Amino acid sequence: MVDAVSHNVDLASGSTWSPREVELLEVTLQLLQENGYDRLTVDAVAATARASKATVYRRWPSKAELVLAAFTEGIRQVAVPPETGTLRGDLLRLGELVCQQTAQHAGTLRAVLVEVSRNPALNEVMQHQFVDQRKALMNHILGQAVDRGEIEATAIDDDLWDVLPGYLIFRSLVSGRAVTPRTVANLVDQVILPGLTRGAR
Amino acid sequence: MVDAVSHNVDLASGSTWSPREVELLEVTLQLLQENGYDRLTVDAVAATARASKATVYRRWPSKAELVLAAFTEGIRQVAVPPETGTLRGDLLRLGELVCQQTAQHAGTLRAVLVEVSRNPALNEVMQHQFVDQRKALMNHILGQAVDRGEIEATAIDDDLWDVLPGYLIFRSLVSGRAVTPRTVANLVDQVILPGLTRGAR
Amino acid sequence: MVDAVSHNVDLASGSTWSPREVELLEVTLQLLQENGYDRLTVDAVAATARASKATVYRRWPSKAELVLAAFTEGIRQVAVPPETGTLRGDLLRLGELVCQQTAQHAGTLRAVLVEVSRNPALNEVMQHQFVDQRKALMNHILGQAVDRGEIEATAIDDDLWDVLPGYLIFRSLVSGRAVTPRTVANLVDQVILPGLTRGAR
Amino acid sequence: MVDAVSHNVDLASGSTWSPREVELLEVTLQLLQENGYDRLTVDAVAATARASKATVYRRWPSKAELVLAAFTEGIRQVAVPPETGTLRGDLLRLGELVCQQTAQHAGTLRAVLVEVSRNPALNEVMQHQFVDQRKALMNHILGQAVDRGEIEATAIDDDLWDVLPGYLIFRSLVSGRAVTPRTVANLVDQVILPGLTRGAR
DNA sequence: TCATAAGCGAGACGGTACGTCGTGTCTTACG
DNA sequence: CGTAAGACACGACGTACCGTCTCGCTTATGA
Repeated sequence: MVDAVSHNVDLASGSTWSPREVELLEVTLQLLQENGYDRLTVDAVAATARASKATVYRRWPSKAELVLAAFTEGIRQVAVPPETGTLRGDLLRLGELVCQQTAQHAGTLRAVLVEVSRNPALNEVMQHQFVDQRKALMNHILGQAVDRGEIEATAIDDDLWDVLPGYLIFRSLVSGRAVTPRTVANLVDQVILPGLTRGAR
Repeated sequence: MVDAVSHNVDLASGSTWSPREVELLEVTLQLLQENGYDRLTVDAVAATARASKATVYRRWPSKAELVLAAFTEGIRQVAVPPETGTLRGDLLRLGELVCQQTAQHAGTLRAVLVEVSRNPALNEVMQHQFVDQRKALMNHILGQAVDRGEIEATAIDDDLWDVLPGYLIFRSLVSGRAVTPRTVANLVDQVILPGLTRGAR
Repeated sequence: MVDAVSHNVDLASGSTWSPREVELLEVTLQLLQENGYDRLTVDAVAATARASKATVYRRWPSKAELVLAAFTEGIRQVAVPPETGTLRGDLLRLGELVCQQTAQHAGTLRAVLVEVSRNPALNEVMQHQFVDQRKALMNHILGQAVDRGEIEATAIDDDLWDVLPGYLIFRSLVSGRAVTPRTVANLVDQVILPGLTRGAR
Repeated sequence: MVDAVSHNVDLASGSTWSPREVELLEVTLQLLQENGYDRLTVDAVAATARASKATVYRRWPSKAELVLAAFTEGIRQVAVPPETGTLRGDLLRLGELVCQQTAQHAGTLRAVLVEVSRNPALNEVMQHQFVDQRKALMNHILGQAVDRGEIEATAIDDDLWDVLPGYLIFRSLVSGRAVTPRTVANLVDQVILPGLTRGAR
């Protein structure tokens, strides 16, 4: 059973960038969203930040890693648990959050994916930044639902916890079909909640 | 005079590649899977195929379109409906099929994903090759389940029909977590089937 | 005894640069004389010649070799034997020629010297372009003087043939003392000619 | 308070280097001879001397001046007159000395030559260290020869006094042809002495 | 039978981004 | 205060790739 209370989400920390580094990452993210991955040039990043290319390459050994760092930094929004009071409300809120983040960074994410599959270190970071954080969040939500008696603790599957965000990411990233709030609502009501409450049938 | 013989017309997809073109696409696909999109070079394709770059660019106006063509050529496959006799069996079979295909083309898929967001034509092809085909398959499976009385026709959602393949693809492609047969079974039993039969509760 | 007649000086040939290469070398030489060796950039050469850097580096593997090539190309003035009719006149003319060439390219020569001492291949070229040509010229001059009976054939030393140009080059290149026509005249009259005619004493 | 002891005043040249500075110059000279001018890096000098780059740049405002200082420090040497008793003996001894010195510092000399043309101060030092010293020596030798009646005083030319060392330096530094004792002997016997005694003909 | 063309290999080319490295300036922390 | 350590801006170097182009060589038809 998941301990929903003592779990320390601690999403805000995890990386320690110096002010200069944060500045570089912000510039990178900015240019990334304006131009896309391969029209972004490291020279442009350096020039915009009034930095030297050496300064950039001292921290991140390649353009791909720079972009990944900028991306994970940009994505790390303070993932405060929704706390709407109901499981359904929490899930809807979570779904909207995922959609918003994914839509915003879809191009970047796709670009980064290629590198991630090649570089185990990047994969590591990616997993930590993306997966683990979201899992903690989900556990928190489900744990509260268990506490409130909305679902049974046995309904929580350690393998399939990410169907909600995963499918939404698939929709934005792989399938070209846009996700609407209606889509999220249907997903929660027709798929996720039935799956979680199937034991109550 | 048109030579009706020397053109290998593939009626299933409508594409018409000459033997030389197929050869180039095969080389491209090979190198694509080995190196990924951006470590694949057109020079390497030409050199490996003992062709001139002009020969490549005469057919496909850019590296992206070359890769797209190679990819769509590579993943073209007939989707035979499972026909196991039960909805659960069909879904399990479908899930395994998706996993197998995705695993096989994971590198290529990731590589192509980058281009999908940039190239509307590629997106079009992607939808046709991957999505529509699968949707027809899914509709067939669900239609039979309705006929057998396993689920109600209203349970079929035109928007969320791809949760099963979509989540599995997410797992292989985006998340780094491998998919096991157990995962597929759990997904079908704990998420998909409860969603489809929720009205029968 | 040196054969002054059958010796084929052939100074105009010896290198076969394509028109494009000649163009690049001319631009290089131009910028070289304007800016000096290390304020010359390969980027500037390429840009000025409306060429790609790759085009430059395809022919010459480094900036140093490019500059050397440009230099030797620039220096290869049609070294037509003076033919003034007297040994003294020929030597004076030769001295003036050496002074003029050396003064014009002093900076470049010094820059190239550093590379030459490191790269045996460059040294080879340098020897051929500079030394061998001048030696042929000198042999031609001395051979005619022998034919005219001005000096004896035994006065020609195969090791010390380059005292005249060598000392003049030293003056321009190493010592900072400028060479005047008076210097050349004195050198010929007080050093070179006495050395060549010492046997007639 | 001025520390009059810790300054190692070299009265012969007027330079005043502290022990730490001498250490830096020695390292510089060492690396200069090993690598040549432009493969020598200030970073390497600092690192080898376990010093900071700031420490280097505090004393010498540029790499060129550092190298100049190291060079002049390295070649400073007392020029003892040969005193063999005959002009020919003195000249041979002088020639051998020049060859030995030049060979020893060939790399450094070539490296420094590049800077000489750019830096008037360096040129100044070069003249003083190399030329003037040698000129005094030559004057001494020739003066003694005049005293002994070997040559006439009018044979001494104020412009061409350095043909002997100049040509030898040319041979070592510019031309790639090595200088042998035989070369020196021939030079003295066939060129220098005939030039000096030409009036006696 | 020969010529005119069309496809092809080979690969040079302009352009442009990458990642590296060196200079000379500067800051920080130590002794 | 001088120093070691090293980050920093600037900018050149040399490499690699894309997409275009020209050059000959082969082949395949049309007079």
